[in-house]
Amino acid sequence: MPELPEVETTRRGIEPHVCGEIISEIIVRQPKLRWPVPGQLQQLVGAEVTEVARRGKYLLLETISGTCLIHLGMSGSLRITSRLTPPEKHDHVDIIFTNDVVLRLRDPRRFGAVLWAGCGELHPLLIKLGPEPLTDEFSGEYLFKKSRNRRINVKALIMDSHVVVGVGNIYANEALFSAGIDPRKASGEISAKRYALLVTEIKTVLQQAIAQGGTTLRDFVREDGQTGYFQIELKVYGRSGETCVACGMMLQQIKQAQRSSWFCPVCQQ
DNA sequence: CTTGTCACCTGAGCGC
DNA sequence: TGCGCTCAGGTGACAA
Repeated sequence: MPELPEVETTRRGIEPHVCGEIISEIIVRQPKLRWPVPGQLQQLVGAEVTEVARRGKYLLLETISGTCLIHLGMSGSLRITSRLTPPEKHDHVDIIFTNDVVLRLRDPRRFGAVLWAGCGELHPLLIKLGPEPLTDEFSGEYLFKKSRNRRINVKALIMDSHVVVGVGNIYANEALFSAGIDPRKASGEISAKRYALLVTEIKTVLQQAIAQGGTTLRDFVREDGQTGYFQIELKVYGRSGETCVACGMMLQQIKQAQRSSWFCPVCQQ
């Protein structure tokens, strides 16, 4: 999916087009997303979007009639278009506004979701989420405490949304490289000092990616339909067969929980 | 409670 | 050209 920087870039992109606008129609062409698109979504028709928020990788369109949650999954993208533009193959949901602006969700793999929560209610999926990575709550001390008496590897720990939200496979790999930590290391055996560094690196890499407009992904599509391109120099992610930028050693690729990990066996211990 | 595995889906790229 | 295989940015639901 879009990782957190891409979701935040999308949020900033759609916000000026939909905030303050009134929803006139919601068209669901394909309700079979990660979860069925709920009928309650239609309660939002006639309501004004008062805020476009984000929690982890969930985008939240707030209205007085409830909240529309949008998750982009692995392959989702949102774009701002008009009613005159016909939907294409994987354009599953349109949220149409009274000014004829259309917020259109495209998601080939359908791992994304469009959900609804009542006004003032927190959707069940959001209740148990960990802190946002770019807040003070997510600190070295916090992560150290969370890791005590745990045996799972450190990469799985930082990718666990109940520990911290928004750290996907790309940035988990990159942050662990920058912090010099072996992704296979048991999380319970890492010192507080090293966690402080890891948290700093997670924040840095996410902030940099957001500042660059979330163009980490080759096929990231902005809300205006413009495609992104690599601006961020990834040091380990996807670099199979390449050498470490720091020491020249061959990078290693392994599988952890069915996800690829890349790391330098010398720089990361 | 923790940990690891599976499932959900389409499309791109590769070797043959 | 086509087939079969692997891989891909996520994450909740399970079983052990």
